[in-house]
Amino acid sequence: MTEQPSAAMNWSTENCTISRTMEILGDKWTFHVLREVFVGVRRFEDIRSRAGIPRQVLTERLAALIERGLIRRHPYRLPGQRERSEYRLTQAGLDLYPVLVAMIQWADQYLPLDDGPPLIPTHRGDCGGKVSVALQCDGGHEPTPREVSLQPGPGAKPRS
Amino acid sequence: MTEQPSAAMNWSTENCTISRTMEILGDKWTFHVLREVFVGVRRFEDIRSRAGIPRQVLTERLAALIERGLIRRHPYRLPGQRERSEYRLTQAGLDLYPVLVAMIQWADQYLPLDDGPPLIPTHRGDCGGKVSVALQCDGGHEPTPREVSLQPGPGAKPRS
DNA sequence: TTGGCTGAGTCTGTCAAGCAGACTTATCCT
DNA sequence: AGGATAAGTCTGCTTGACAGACTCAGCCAA
Repeated sequence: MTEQPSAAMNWSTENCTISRTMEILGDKWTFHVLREVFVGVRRFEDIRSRAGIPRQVLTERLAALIERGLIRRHPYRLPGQRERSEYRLTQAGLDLYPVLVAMIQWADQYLPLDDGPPLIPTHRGDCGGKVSVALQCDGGHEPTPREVSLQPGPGAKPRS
Repeated sequence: MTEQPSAAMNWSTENCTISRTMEILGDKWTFHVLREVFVGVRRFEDIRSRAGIPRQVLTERLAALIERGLIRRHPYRLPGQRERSEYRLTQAGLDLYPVLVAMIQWADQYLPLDDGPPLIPTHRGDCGGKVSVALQCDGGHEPTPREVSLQPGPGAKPRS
């Protein structure tokens, strides 16, 4: 079967949504840091020792995440110690939950462990149900991946 | 407000779902490559020139994605040329659509462009509706991010 | 049959980033 | 005064990214 070249070839990638997201999330460590904050580990030393990140890299990543508005510094003080900082999700950071849950869901299907999943997204409180993500469309359907295509929108630029 | 240390500190990260996913997706270029394949750009030169990836890096990433089972090689032949390879998503690759859509959705909210989104996930065929992802739980709710927590599952290992 | 074109790579040298481990700083407690 | 600790900074080594040149195989036109 011979394929014709994709229509996407006519569109520029310079302002691509994925590129701009990868500027923030596209490296080995950033998502590890976010995972720690998502599970409630908020202090520099705790994040570093659990995630196994080199200190320098953690310093740099935390600064970048703060600058991008995904986390913020929050002072805390343990009894009998001086004030220190911990790191918490902002609303923008919290709104990455669907990305995180989608990744966990994918990995639980395609990279399963013998013992079952180590991490389960759960609805807090009385419900306690397992949380997942699903594709849905304006028309009220739940399309499968094969039924979805990526179309150029108003911000798409023609290719030079 | 003083916080007690998170319960997550008791659990190991050695087999963490996010870590294992980041082994595959956690770098600057892999998701760019996947984006190209998702939008229908499947040939080495096309991917390279659109995504701006160094050739060597693209070679290495394609090989890794094939080995991980996210894409596969598919021979093609243009009229009057010899046979070459193009790269297509496997089912595992296609099932990353929720992750991709979740990222696009997040970026459209928090990194918007003046002109509007450049890339719109769309339900193919008659419907043509815009596709999004939503959190949902076993109990039939649609929890907000703040209502979700990550709990240790059966595969979680206590920390050494 | 020779020479040129093209897609899909490989090779080479340079430079930035990641990394481990030691060192620093500020504040608290005893 | 001395010791403990969280959160870094500093140093030198190694790995990976990168640009640009080169290779290779099959096809075409002359």
